[in-house]
Amino acid sequence: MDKNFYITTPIYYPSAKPHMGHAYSSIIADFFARFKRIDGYDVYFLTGTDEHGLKIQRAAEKKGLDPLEFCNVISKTFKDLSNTLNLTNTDFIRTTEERHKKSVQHLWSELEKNDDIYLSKYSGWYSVSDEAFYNEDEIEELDGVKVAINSKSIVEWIEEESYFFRLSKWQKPLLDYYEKHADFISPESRKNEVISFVKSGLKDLSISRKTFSWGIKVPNNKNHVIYVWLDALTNYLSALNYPEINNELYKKFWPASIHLIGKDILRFHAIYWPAFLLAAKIDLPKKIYGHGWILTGDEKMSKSKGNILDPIKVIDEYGLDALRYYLIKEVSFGNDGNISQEKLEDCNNSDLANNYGNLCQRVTAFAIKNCDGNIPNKINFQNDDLLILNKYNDNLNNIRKNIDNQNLNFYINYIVNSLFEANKYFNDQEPWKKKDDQERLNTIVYTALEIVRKISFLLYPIIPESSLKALKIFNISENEINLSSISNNEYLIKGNYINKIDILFKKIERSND
RNA sequence: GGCGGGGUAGCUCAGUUGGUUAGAGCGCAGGACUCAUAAGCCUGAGGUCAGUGGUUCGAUCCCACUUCCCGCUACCA
Repeated sequence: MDKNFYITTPIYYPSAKPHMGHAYSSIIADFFARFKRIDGYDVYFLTGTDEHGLKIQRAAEKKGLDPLEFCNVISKTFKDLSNTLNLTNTDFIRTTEERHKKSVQHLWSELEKNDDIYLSKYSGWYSVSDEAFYNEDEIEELDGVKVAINSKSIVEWIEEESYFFRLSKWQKPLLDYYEKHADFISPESRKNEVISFVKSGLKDLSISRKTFSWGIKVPNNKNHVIYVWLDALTNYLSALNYPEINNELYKKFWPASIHLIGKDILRFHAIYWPAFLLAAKIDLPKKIYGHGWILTGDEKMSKSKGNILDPIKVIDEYGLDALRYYLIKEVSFGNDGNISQEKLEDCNNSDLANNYGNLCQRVTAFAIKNCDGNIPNKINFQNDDLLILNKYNDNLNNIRKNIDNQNLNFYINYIVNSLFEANKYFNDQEPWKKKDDQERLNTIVYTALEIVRKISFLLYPIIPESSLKALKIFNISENEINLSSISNNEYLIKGNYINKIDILFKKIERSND
């Protein structure tokens, strides 16, 4: 069984500062990366920035900067964001890097070699900000300016020589591929959209531009730069040193396990990208997952409410783990989700502070007071104890299966239920009434500590920082966390010292506005 | 216009291959406890499962129509 896992986020377009959508994609990807890592997989987790194109070139000119200088600055804000989000990405790729340029040009040559590229002429309405051409029927006039109907962005008439990719030729192979690989596009509803789009007919795709220079040059024709999407998508390969397909990274991690993307860029990933790869005779990624958007609902955008969409500000105010937890718990994965201050506060207080944080606190405080500050030595499990402990064992494969199907909500609900059960167990067993029966008291404490440990392992991919803080109780460090050990009921070493820990989650005073 | 998804407790959402009292979390009310971050536990209130009609012994779940929301896509201009 292949124990390698390659997950990617989209590479972000640094023409504006990071927003919640970027944070969401990255956090979800990091969740999967961490989960797979503690389950014994060798994980390659890629994120980065997409830095070419006319939009960037113009933004740089506006600031009087060289495009690369401009990108250096903004790319860094995204790199900083990945630190702020505590991402465990193994690599951060920039499309302005030499390794990427080589990959893209090689991929181009392959497409050309296989007769999938031809030179022709294109004329049409082009939107710089959308990086897309529009048909006459896709634009309208607004205040005397021509704009794209969908995006309302300004379009300009462009007529130029352009290279084309024979996308039309791949319509049938793509449809066959979708049919043979039922999991290729997820969730199901997105897959249906893609299929119906492809069925409606594919036109050849213009894949070069002459009107600006900020991009990767077409091999053997310096007048053209390569279309940004062909450029950008290739990052998934260039990070693995493509075209050196015999190198360690490429052999190990291609094809990618999953490209995690937002639903807005599904077409590029589920149609163009596979077509390019088919044409270049490269294996296709195993799955494209188009997740939903994070919305604020239709609340008025007061100053404070507006901030809820700025991940940095949210993290400043509530902490990273509160945000990570919220996005994974409260958003039905695959659908759009809402975020609001009230719900974030609610979620932090009830799930994290009251339920998980307090459980850690009550169990350790009790253990320290009543078991000499050590993990109890002399224990004797009874049915009640084994019943709750074994539940983790029984569900391990179920958990894995659900994660492989991106069923995040199953995972978190499983944890939340476990927390309820854990608190109930401690309540029902009433160890504070067992002070005349030290062995029973010890057993209850040991069981409760084991549960805290197991749950903290499970929470690690979601709220890594807090999970690690909790695991300090047992002096367990990050590299010791492994999923399969949640089936071990006596993982904790008896007699070891128990560390008192600080409050894990402060409760947030309810803001009333 | 076509295709697809959806309208389930105050809020966010599960669910039902049609079958006696429709679920969870949060919020709300009451209770017992005290190890703990006034946390946790127990109990309860709260829903004509968008509307109308149909199929069926029986529909929240199937069908038709109506209405509202969302996504993809087209046409007209």
